[in-house]
Amino acid sequence: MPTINDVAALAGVSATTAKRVLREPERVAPATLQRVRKAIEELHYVPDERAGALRRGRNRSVGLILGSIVEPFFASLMRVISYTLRQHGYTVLVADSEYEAELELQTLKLFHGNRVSGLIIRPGYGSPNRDYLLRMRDHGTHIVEIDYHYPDSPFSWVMLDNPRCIREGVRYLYDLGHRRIAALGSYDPIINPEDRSHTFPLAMRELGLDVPDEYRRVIRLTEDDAYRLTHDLMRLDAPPTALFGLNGSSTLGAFRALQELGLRIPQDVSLLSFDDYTWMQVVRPQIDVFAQPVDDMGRLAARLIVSEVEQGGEPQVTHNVFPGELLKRGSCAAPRD
Amino acid sequence: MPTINDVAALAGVSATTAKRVLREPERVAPATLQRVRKAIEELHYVPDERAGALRRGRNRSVGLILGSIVEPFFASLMRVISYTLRQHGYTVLVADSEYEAELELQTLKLFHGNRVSGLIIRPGYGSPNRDYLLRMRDHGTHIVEIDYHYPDSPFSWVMLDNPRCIREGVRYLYDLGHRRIAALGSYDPIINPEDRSHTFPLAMRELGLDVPDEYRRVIRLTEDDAYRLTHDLMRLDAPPTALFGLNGSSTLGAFRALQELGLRIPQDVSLLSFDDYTWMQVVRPQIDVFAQPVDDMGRLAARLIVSEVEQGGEPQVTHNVFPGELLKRGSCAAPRD
DNA sequence: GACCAAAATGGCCACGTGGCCATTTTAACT
DNA sequence: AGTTAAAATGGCCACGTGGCCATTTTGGTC
Repeated sequence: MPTINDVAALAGVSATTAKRVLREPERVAPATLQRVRKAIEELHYVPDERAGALRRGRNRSVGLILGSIVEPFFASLMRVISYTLRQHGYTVLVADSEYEAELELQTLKLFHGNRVSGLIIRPGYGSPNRDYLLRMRDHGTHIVEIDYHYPDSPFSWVMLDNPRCIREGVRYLYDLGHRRIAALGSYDPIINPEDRSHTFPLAMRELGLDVPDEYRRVIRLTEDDAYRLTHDLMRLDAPPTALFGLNGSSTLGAFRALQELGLRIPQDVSLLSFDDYTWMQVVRPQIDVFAQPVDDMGRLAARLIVSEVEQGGEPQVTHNVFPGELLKRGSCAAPRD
Repeated sequence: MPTINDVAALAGVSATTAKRVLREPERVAPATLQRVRKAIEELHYVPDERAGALRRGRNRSVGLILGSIVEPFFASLMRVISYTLRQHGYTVLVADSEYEAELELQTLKLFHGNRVSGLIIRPGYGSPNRDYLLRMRDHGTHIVEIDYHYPDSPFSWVMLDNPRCIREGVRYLYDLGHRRIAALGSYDPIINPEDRSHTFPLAMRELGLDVPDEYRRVIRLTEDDAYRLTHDLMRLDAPPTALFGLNGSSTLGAFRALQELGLRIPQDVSLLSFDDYTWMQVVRPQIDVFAQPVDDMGRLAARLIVSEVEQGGEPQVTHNVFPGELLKRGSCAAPRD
């Protein structure tokens, strides 16, 4: 692999002059400039970013830790974050946490060892990992949380306005006449650490409604868990007349279960969801959802990291809330009885 | 950020001894071992991978360039590749090419500058990029192509047996009675560089069928392009009785177009596809597809890279073909007339 | 306590770059 | 030609690690 010294030797100049061609070409005589450029071209010289980062003390790379990349929400997020960072000359190291504390920690260590200068993460997997994040911050890593944030998080974060969406969704169903509403998943700080399931019972309470105990179950927000939960819910003596899926995957599970049970949407059950996934527009009826401005959220997270890293010093912590947009398409209607 | 020297100072030993605690602890006296380990713990020392890689001459990182991460096929691929590599201690740099030569080249340069020791790529975007890959290889980067490979590629690759799938698919439709079959996309070395559209007319020919000129159009295999093409095809005087989607996205576009046109599947048109995406199982009818063993393919690509990098020297070029599995679900039937 | 091998510890340099300061060359004057 | 400032070029070191070789300490033996 050629180095700047090889370039210098080939062009017959010192290494310093050769380097200068790359970073301050205006200080190099035109003839020399041309000679060095030719040598660079000939050897296909590309500066070693690692050595530069080592010397300069700052890496042009950012770590990105998401829940699971096969989840379209995270895929979209990664797409825009990765694109934005690349436009700023940053490399992106990506990994899934697979919603597991152990794997997340392993990845944090890997990224820390690579001295990423920034980290964008969907956190929530336990207090040791939180401590590790704090230490990384103490060592100078800039951190932005996305989609969720630890309670009393000291980091900047980018979030959907989940409480507001939940309240709006519950109100929407209430106004249609629903009283027996079930969210697909109950809050749990370890297994299901997110705001939506946390807000749901509160939002119900505010309308004078209780969530029956048999509707409450802690699940992971996956297709399979939601599928099973839906089966169980619809077999109750007093089944819900409306289901509120808390993310796109769990809604898919619920949809499959309802199909199997031969229940029609929205005549027999209403279905409301988060995340505007493609399949929700090709099934009949199309699914009502709270769409997230994913691209805006991702772009902001990426920009926060870039500006923090570039300016250096103590980061200014900002909390960024985005509104969800309720798209009504036909999967919610008045209950039968 | 603490270095090994800080650890050594705190433990009251030399840097060499401190380092030895990490890599050959059996050569360090028990008491010293404990003292140094305590210092490491106290300072939360994590070795700088960049400096190590610089010195060692080999990076424990691999680049991954895919078409678009929002495409579920690529998301699945990334998931398993990233997981496998991480288990081997490798960091993964990821980027989309967005199917654009320019963006791909930019990413190649970025990764080359980071001296990734391996590269897994979905290639096909022009000859300058191919040349760049060759130069990276000459500089010692191990390269594996996935999902597609340049004709006469000098690299190892991992592919679906596309020609066989296309022939099987055409035969399947033929045996149902279809004679007017259209593939959603015709081959073009730049815009649509892939094997499926290339094989389709050949497979038809082998059964004595011609693909009418008005069925042939070069599109990118995206939802929108396939949507428009489907609209146009179905408005022809002699419209196809069966559509063959060449990837999941284009089938989605076709499905939407058929919905809009009020054409029933499979009564009015049969629809056959590649890629087993979730939505294909929740729509009615479910879609017949060639499923790819994505996880196996990704895992193999990752392992090829790891073994090449670890053993060093001249890589042994291997060409790996995986079979597609035809899942019949109800979107293909005999044509009406 | 002198000797010796093995065990334990330490010193030093290179990897390729970026930043700083030093030196040489050039051009424009008198 | 001599002077001088600006322009152009060069030398050197540190970043944090890994690898190699050198030195010191330990413990056992006579």
